[in-house]
Amino acid sequence: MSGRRRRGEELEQAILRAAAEELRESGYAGMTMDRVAARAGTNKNAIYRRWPHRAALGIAAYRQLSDAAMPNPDTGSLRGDALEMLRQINATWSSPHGAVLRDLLAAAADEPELLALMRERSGAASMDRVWIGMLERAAARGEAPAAAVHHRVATTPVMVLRAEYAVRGNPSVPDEVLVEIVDEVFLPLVRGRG
Amino acid sequence: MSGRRRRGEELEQAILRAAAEELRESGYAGMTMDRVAARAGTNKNAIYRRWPHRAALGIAAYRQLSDAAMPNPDTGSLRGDALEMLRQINATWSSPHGAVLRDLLAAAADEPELLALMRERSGAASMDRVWIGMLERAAARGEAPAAAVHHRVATTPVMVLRAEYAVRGNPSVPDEVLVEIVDEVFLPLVRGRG
DNA sequence: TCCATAGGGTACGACTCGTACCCTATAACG
DNA sequence: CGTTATAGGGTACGAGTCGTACCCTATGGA
Repeated sequence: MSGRRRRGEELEQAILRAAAEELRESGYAGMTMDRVAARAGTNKNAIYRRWPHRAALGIAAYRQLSDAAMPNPDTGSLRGDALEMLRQINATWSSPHGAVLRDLLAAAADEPELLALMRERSGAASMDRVWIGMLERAAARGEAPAAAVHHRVATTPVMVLRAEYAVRGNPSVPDEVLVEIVDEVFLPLVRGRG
Repeated sequence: MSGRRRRGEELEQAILRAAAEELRESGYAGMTMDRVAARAGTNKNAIYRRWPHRAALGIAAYRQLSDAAMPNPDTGSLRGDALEMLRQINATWSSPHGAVLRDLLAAAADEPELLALMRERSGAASMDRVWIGMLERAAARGEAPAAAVHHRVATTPVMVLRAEYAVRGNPSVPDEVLVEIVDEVFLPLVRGRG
């Protein structure tokens, strides 16, 4: 039985699926090459022929987990949009996925190549576009000055939230903090650019 | 020769010094328990009797490296103070010390106890006070609204800078980015709280 | 039909962490 | 001034991990 021997794409997918399951169940630290190989019903040869390190496999496998579509709230107010956006991000980052994501980021931190991969996989680029879109709509409504449509303004709330994760080891940021980021930082910042 | 056997405080200091040297030379990843023991002229017993994990030792040893006094610029303008502050922080974080610090933060990320230790060791608390002080002086000069003297305003620039490190794996953030953080984020934020 | 290629099985070297054991210098204490 | 509990030192070990090497074989294309 199963005298069949998988090759190429089929085997690659099996490995990625196995790695993703390990990531989900045991996190990145628990994603052992041996365990991935065993789970995929193959051996480490087949893995190392495709990915040079564990980190590369981890990042490639992460794609399987993070298929969630990028949120793009449109509540009618800038405050509502920003808050909803942060809530969605917080939910993602504080979920088990988030722990995996942060571990991977840490693992990729010293390899620019991997870091670029991570940024692509985690949708950092489209995140920016969403925030810019929010700002543009707010500006069109006359709710924000045109000068507030700016890359740094767009990225600041997420950066502050991200740093908040680093400060608390605690993966879940309470909602009050999100509100504070919006009311005490993001909105004043938008206003201040008038 | 050296028939003496060190004990207690003396031995502890020797271990910490050895660990700090390993941190400086090889980073946290290279700080092996065996190497620390060998360098301190002792063995792992003496280490594990004092610190439960490698991470705990690493954090304890980091104190030896980071004796730099917290900067506290007073240039006469809020912009000058903030920029100088970010430059100093950038210099610290992009130095080898910074790499060690970030590795330790990553290692401590899942242990709230260690994270608290890290925060203490890295002077996060006094950092806040310095920024608040800058804002108070600016408010006294009439350069900033009183409402800008606020914890979130004080922490935002450093948080944005910190996140910038995570985004680029690159340890050195160019000066333009620092200027941008001040001019496009910090000062508008201060203004916006009028 | 034949053969280069890619999988599979398996073992291995190298390196870590953290623990266990046994012996001994040291300092406190009777 | 002995005696003894404590802490150091030496050493070895189990367990886990990564990444590599070797050898055999199924597979699909020439």
